[in-house]
Amino acid sequence: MTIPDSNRPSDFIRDIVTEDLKAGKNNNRVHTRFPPEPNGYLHIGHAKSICLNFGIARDFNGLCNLRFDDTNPTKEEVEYVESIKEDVRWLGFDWGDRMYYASDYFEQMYRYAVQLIKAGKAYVCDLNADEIRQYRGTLTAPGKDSPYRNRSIEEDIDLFERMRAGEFPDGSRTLRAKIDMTSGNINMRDPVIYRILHAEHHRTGNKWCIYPMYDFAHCVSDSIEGITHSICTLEFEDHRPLYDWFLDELKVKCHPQQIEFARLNLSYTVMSKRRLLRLVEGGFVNGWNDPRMPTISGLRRRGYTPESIRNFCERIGVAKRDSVVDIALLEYCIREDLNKTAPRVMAVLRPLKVIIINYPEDKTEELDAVNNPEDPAMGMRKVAFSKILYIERDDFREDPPKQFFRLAPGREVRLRYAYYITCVKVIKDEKTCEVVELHCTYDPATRGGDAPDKRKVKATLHWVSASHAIEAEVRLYDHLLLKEDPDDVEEGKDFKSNINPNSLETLTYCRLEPCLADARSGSRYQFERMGYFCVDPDSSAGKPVFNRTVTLRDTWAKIEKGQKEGVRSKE
RNA sequence: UGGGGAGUCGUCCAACGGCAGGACGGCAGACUCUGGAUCUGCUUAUAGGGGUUCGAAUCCUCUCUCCCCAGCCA
Repeated sequence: MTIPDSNRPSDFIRDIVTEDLKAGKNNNRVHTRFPPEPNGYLHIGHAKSICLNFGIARDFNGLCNLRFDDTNPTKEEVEYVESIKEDVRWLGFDWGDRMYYASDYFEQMYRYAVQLIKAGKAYVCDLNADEIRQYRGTLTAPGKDSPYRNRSIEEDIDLFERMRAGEFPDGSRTLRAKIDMTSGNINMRDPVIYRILHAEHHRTGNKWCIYPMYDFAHCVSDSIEGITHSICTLEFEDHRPLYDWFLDELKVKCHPQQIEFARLNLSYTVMSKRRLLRLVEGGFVNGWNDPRMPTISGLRRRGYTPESIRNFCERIGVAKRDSVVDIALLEYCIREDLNKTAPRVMAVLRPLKVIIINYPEDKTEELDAVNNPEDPAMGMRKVAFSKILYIERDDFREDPPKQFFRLAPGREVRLRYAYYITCVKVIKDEKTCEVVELHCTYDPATRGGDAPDKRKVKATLHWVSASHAIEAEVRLYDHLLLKEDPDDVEEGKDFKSNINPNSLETLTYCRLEPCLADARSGSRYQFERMGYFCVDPDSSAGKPVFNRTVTLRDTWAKIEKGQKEGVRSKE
């Protein structure tokens, strides 16, 4: 047995596991499982569960299984199985040779069901769905017994066999547990164990036309796999008595302990599969792996690293209280990772032409640039400088507001790794009055970016040489939802009315350092002063496409926002 | 109005009868060839009332608020 290091995360579940180990429970084994239903793509909420289950196994020298909870053939598909496997692996977890399916156990489950019938603990019920609902009672009123509750065991066995044999149509009969129709816990009011579903299953094909319900299948699967701690989310808390009832009545050797924790919620985000599906089907995003989606595949395409997601899951902790984690924490985690690992590069997203009027017409210089100031081992590169450059449109203001340190008429700034330049003339479009070009002078003595006379400039700008730069498309993403709480809507509306119409902005004529020409799909960079970006699979030869993963922390943007709000409040 | 849970800084998580702490955010400053990074400081919390105790976020009690459950979904 291994007790986790003090620097490992601790939480109430790990505390329970530690206590169990101290007490010598489960022969000192720790065995968890991650049990997704293959009916959708994994999202960051699943990542929390994955990190918890695999993390506990790792910390306590135990094992964690991957198990597909595939008991509803009408909703499940192999496509999802594949994506789930890929996502778990990408997150950095390994289930070894322990990939299972609940459907692997259908035969055993059937035998267990027969065992329950023989013990007088289950019966075949002929009530239809509607009638079952009526008999169930309500939250405050008890239910009443099904008229089929007291059939003979022989008749129940016969009927159940015939259910399996396909003699009855969908919905005509169910197998039910015989518990207590007056229980305050509705899950204990003779819950359905098996339903008839003449549907093809993605693994068992047409072998079965009856399928077990979650409550039965899950505890049995856990028990068969020798799970010690069955970790699930809060909404299953009142299923626990049923989980225990089945395993007690079945008298199985392995009776795992179900422990519930609060699912992850993120501000400015919806998380349920149902809602994510609506975003996809409603065309609000371009598929499950749209970089705006909180799916693992979306985050991956957005440029998130597995490390950053694991780190996030560790930082948010595990508890039983409903909570909403600030998405700023996720963003902090990816910045923290990429700051240390992403090579720096200069990219001008919204180009403004600059002509260095005192620079020779045909000259090109190769200047030294640092690849990553956080990691000298990443080395240096050369960047080309010449007479015509592009700078960021936002880095120039004809009429600079207070605290704007960047370029303005008559002002001197530094071009990173290059020269100090001073803006001497602003060229505008005659009709639109839009600034189209800047004429600047450079100080040859400042080559490399340092002034021999030690004079300071307040800003350093990124830039590219017009004749050397390559063109690229860059996609800027913002929160998909406008409000921290997507459910904060007017009466009668839903979260879709909070969808941010500007969550994607596509920039087509961005100018990048030429070294980015054949950047590999998925590779990540910091565009200096702009943020972290990663190469999208939509890229093609000569036409790279970048996704903005996250901006850099932007003090100026904050000041500017404050200034604008200040003006607004005075109006 | 049945049953099951949960209430600690703005947010998330700790503190397990003994000084309410960390992280993110926010604010201020230092430094800086990224308004980045880094560093420093500040900010703010035990839902409420009663009780037990030398001592309560923690134990007891009453109240309040929030979440989940009436699928032949998981």
